[in-house]
Amino acid sequence: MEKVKALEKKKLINELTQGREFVNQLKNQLGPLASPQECDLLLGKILCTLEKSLSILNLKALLEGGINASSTSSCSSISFLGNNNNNSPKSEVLDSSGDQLDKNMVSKKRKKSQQWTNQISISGSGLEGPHDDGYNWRKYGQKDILGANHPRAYYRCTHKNTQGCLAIKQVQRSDGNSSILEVTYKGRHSCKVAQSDIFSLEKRQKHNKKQEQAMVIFNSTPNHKVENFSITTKEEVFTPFSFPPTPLNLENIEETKLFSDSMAPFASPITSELPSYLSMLTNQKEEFGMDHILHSSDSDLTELISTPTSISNSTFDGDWDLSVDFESNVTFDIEEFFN
DNA sequence: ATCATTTGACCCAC
DNA sequence: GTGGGTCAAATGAT
Repeated sequence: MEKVKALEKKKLINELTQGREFVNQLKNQLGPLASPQECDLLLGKILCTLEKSLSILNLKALLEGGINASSTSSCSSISFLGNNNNNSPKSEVLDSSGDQLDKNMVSKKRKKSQQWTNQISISGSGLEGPHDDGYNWRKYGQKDILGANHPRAYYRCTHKNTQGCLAIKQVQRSDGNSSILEVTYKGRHSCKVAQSDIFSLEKRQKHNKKQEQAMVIFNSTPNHKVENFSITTKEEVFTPFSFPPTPLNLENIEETKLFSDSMAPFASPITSELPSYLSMLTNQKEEFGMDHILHSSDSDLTELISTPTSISNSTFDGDWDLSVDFESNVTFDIEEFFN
């Protein structure tokens, strides 16, 4: 266990050091001759290192504190949650009755349901084909979209027929940057396979020669005010979160299982690596009336809330303490955290 | 044989 | 009427 701690600590310091380096590079880049692409790349790297650091901290807190993550460090990452860019007033939040209604409605036009969009930056050879987000998708359509340079592909969960999973996603290459995929998820996975798939992704990726370098970047709207993180700007928050291609590095298989078991009921396709954790936290926000944690619109957040079964099926005992409201200058004692 | 993808047609919200 | 979303037959891949 001591080796694990030391390893985590080393990784954390390494990530933070890298982040600092990237910030410095970005600082040098900024100016009249700044290259948007270069800045974008650096921003992605910075967010990636920050996320990695947070994932290490979050994981540790979960493992040591159980599901009752009272550690302030893990709470700080909650601020990233709910960055659902779909704040359209037309969007609807489905409750159980809404789902029933959806089933009864015979329409080729899908009822507007909860949705959220990720921007996935893909470098290297991973441009072709849909990115692997841990779920099994089946393509069922493709359309040329007016004004868009690239067609939009429509996917639905492979388990739609077998398990009635209604999750779908749309993938479209960004007009501005063709290396960015805009992935819009609609509906939630109700299939059991999906949850285990999330955590087997790491294994699959290890065997995948063409492992894609994907960063899932949460969109944020001007309405989203993410106050609880030090890099938050006063202005609109641009892509406040990203996920690295490297999954959580759990050296201990038991810890992996613990994490997986704890998180699985909350699985959500937001990202390939930490989706369940994020979704879980978001769940708790709604379930336990913690709207004050985030300063974003309800429509954005509630659309991320997973099904009622997420709670009922989980082993989670509901004893969360996420009510800590952080200021931007949160201090964190790494030494203490790892001791 | 089975499953996934492609693609034109259809449906419906706007 | 237009454009986006879905269906389903045809086709391809395994």
